[in-house]
Amino acid sequence: MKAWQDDQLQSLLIEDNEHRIFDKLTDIARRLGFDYCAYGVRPALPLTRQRIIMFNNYPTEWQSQYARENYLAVDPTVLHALRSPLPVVWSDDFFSGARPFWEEAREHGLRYGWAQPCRDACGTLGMFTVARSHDELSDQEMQEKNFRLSWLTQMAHISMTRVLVKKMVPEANVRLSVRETSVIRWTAEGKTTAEISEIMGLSVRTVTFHIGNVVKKLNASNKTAASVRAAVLGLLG
Amino acid sequence: MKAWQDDQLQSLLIEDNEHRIFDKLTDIARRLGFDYCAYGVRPALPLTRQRIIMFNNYPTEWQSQYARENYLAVDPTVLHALRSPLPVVWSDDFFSGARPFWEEAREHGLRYGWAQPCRDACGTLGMFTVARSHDELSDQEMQEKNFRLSWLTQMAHISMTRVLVKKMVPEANVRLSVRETSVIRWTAEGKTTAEISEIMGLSVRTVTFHIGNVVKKLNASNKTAASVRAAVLGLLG
DNA sequence: TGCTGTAGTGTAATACTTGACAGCTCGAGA
DNA sequence: TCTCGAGCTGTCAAGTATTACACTACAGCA
Repeated sequence: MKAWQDDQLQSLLIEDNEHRIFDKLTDIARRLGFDYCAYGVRPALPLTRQRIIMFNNYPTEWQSQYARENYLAVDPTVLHALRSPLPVVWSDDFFSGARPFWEEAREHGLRYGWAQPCRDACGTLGMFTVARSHDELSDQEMQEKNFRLSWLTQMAHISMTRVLVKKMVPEANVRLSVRETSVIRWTAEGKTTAEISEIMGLSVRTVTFHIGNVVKKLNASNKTAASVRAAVLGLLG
Repeated sequence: MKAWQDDQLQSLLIEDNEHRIFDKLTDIARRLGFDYCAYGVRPALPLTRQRIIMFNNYPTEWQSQYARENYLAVDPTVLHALRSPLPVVWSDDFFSGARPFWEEAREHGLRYGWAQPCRDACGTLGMFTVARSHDELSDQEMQEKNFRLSWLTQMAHISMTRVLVKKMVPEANVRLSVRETSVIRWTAEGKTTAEISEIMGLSVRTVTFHIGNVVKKLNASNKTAASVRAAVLGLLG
């Protein structure tokens, strides 16, 4: 385990460029016997028009087709990631709900694969995939490699989000003061400013003042949006 | 891997009582060489006065002391779970910030241990721990068992939350209609009813009608609380 | 056929939020 | 000592939300 914690993976954590992180991931995946690898991430914000950012070294044709057909909405591994934290091994069974998609993926050489989702405290969802064209994934191979792949998934997610979330979700960099945190937590519970002023022993004006500061910091248009952002980013803990 | 997926763990998923699930977990942990095991869970709601529910077979004295001293707020594994998805092996290094806590745990026989957090789509945070009094955890043993433990963590979380969340977070059982979902998603983005009526091509009255229904379903006192609950429970996806 | 759930609409009174104007206290650091 | 930031307070006007009442329509189902 030490070998996996220290040697190859620690260097991911100090890398400051998402593409170089992904290059390292493909390297590690290749050493584990997988020609292809992919990492996708969906930040908690914005809520509407959620973006998914993908990195992969799949055949270019498949990448185009995936984008053209909007397969993000079809891909069973993506749908799985939205619901469950469990890793999955690609199989006919697993893709039974999306036959044509699965057939096309196999035609492009994506035949044997493994994927695992990962969620963090800031509400960001990630998924790491490894795949190859030849040599079926045996139970024994999975038994041997599953932990390394799980660990790799988590390290990939931590390193990638460290770099990407900073760029893509400015609200995630916000730090709330103690006062701001408790005022917005009560607001998120549905208390009015009058009720919060009672609870916290402040004037109504002071409560609205702190709420206003949180609204500004989170770049929200009102306290409802501010509460939701604070909640999904884990700022209420 | 099949052996781990199918034989012992699948039965966790059909169990409907949290204590029997935990009994099975202790069994599996014992077979993996750990006398002690623990599972803790923190639902997404309520936001204020968050409850952590613990199951463990630690020595009774340690359980009392843990509760008496409010060690939940001190325990580095708990603090770790709030921030990171990575598994941890207990070590002097890891507990360096809570020396007295670590000393006392060791005195009660909790000397060698492993823990991993788990987050799901409904915002629930769980942590699974295995531990024992004798025989240090070698790198090699971890290499061998880490994946089974990770898998066990996730299965424990899925089975436990399936049973517990139903009981403890009634809001998690709510299903929103398509209209309700989009109206509350726009509300969570900070749009006013007038703006949403523009966006969706409805009358202002209809928007407030749908928002009102969501507020009722989620047992919220206003639309701010309803938006936050819908967001953390993953109802906006 | 009547029941139920979802979706859509209107009015009016009351409660709550937001934004702009001003100003106080206290502790940390230059 | 002075400045700065965090925290705290007040008022007023305009904008929004909440809740009560009452009403139509359509689709699925017993």
